[in-house]
Amino acid sequence: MTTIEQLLSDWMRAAFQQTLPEITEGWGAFSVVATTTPEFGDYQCNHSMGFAKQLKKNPRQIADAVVKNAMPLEAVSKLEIAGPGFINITLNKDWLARLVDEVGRDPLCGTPQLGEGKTVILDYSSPNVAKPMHIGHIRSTVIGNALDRLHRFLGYKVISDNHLGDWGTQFGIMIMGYRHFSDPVAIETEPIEELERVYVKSYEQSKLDENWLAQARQELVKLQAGDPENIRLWQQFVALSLKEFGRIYKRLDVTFDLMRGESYYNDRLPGVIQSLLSQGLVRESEGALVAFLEDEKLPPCIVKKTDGGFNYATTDLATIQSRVAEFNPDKIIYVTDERQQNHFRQVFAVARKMGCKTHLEHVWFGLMRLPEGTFSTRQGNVIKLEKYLDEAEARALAVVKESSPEMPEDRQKNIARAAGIGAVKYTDLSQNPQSLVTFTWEKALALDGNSAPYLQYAYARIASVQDKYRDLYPSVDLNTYPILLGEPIERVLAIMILRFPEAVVRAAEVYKPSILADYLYELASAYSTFYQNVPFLKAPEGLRESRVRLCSEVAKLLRQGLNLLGIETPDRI
RNA sequence: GCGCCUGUAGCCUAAUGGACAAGGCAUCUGACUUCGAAUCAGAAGAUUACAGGUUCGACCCCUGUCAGGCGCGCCA
Repeated sequence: MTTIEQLLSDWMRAAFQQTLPEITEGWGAFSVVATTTPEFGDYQCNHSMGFAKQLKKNPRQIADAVVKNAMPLEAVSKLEIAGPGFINITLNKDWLARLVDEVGRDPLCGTPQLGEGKTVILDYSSPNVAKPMHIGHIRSTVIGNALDRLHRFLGYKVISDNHLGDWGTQFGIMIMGYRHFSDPVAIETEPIEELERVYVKSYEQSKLDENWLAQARQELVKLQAGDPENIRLWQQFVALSLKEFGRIYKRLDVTFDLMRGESYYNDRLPGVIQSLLSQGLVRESEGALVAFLEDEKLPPCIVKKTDGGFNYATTDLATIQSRVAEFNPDKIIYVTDERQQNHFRQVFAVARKMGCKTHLEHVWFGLMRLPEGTFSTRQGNVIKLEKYLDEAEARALAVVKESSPEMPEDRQKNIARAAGIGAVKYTDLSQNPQSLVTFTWEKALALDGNSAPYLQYAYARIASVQDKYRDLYPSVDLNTYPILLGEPIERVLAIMILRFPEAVVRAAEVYKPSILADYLYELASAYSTFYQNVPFLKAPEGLRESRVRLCSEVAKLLRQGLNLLGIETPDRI
């Protein structure tokens, strides 16, 4: 199926091309967009003015000719010229109704399978081993997961990979700390907290004590050389961390195809250096091996340290190499915070010089701050992810108990979980990831207005309407009744229903789940107006069935859309 | 100092170069004996940081200024 936007664009483009044969290029950018206000119809085309300038002609005359040249189209009931030369398009009501009917029967809700035959690797979340996940990890996890789901829905083959920070210099200090400070009881009861405590203590020790630091380096060298005892410890750290992370991912309903940490690529690092050397892409500088990227206006990229060790640029290059060799992806998408922009530009530039043709994309998001400053471990104001989720559920539970006191407690808790976790996710998904974010509990856990519970509430009300209808008319086949769009709000709702594919496609194309979230909010908003202002169960036969069918379609889209954002849709809330 | 990013009502956020800048929170008015009020209908609130420029048309593009965030050779 094609989207309305696509259909109208193709149609208008043909009329323009016939009218203006002297224009031979630039047709790719030609488009038709939704109008800003209903008085201008449903969609508008604004290209007359642009072409008029180019050809030094009168824009209204061009629009006039285009309208005359346009082939009759069933979908369009009215074509008007307004202002300096806007072409306003009003859609045909019966055609809309038929399309709503058709979309309703499509399991994909009219979404084109743009990703058919294409493979995408999505690299997101990527917490560090032996450290607890904190509030800073949620954006990569939640945004990455939404992009994952969106791409799958568009037909891409997606390989999601959690690129854990499980290798690196911190493990020398970690091992020293574990040997000297760890409490066996605490390791059983709160493993990650204990590992963190031990790490911090050892790190502080290394600042004070040269000897300690030297020993830590020794332990690191032994680990990297494959010393069995240190390997065993390291594996223990990784296992404890994975268990803890797994618990959080389960709460967030996030799964990965692969969990390959940095250590996975260890064996490939010398090979990367070899090919960089043989391709003449690096040279020695101040004792290190460096790729200079002056042409790209980027700082130099170190791939081998003075002490002979490798760093994260090396690992990332090896990771690209490995992923390309194994999966031959069309695209690799990384979701991290803004601080890594330069790093990825460097790595991508070097990878391209090495001959990598795969499209590499860094999707970055702004750091979260507190009103009084940044989160920092030193100030001890970092919010642990589990605490954050607990708080979200607790606040939601208070609301559920208030609004549904008669409900059994385990049910209240289930709803609070869906609403609380949904609210947390929606907060990060509903805004442009690239804006600065100031964290407040009030905003992060909002349960009204533009929030996940608002959408879940709309969904639950529809579910309830459907149940009641089935109770009243158990043997009626709704699909034998046509969709009727008599009321203005029904028309609005129909167009909203048909816009779902555009929202999904754009959200994936520009890596902004917020576009889908915005759309869903508008859809739910239109539905709430509909719900509150026209009767459906009490409407006469025919109208009643049409309206219940519209309800079902909205329900389907809300469920599907929220699922793409990783948000649950309980039948009651 | 250099580079990247951000600046939209009291607060939080929308707006592929198009018509009058769109919502939410908070505030104020109304609507539950009615299909679920975590809702709906309405009011009020804006010199889109500032100054220039390009354009028929600028929150959006260009230049400069101010404010904030982040990054700037061996941490990831």
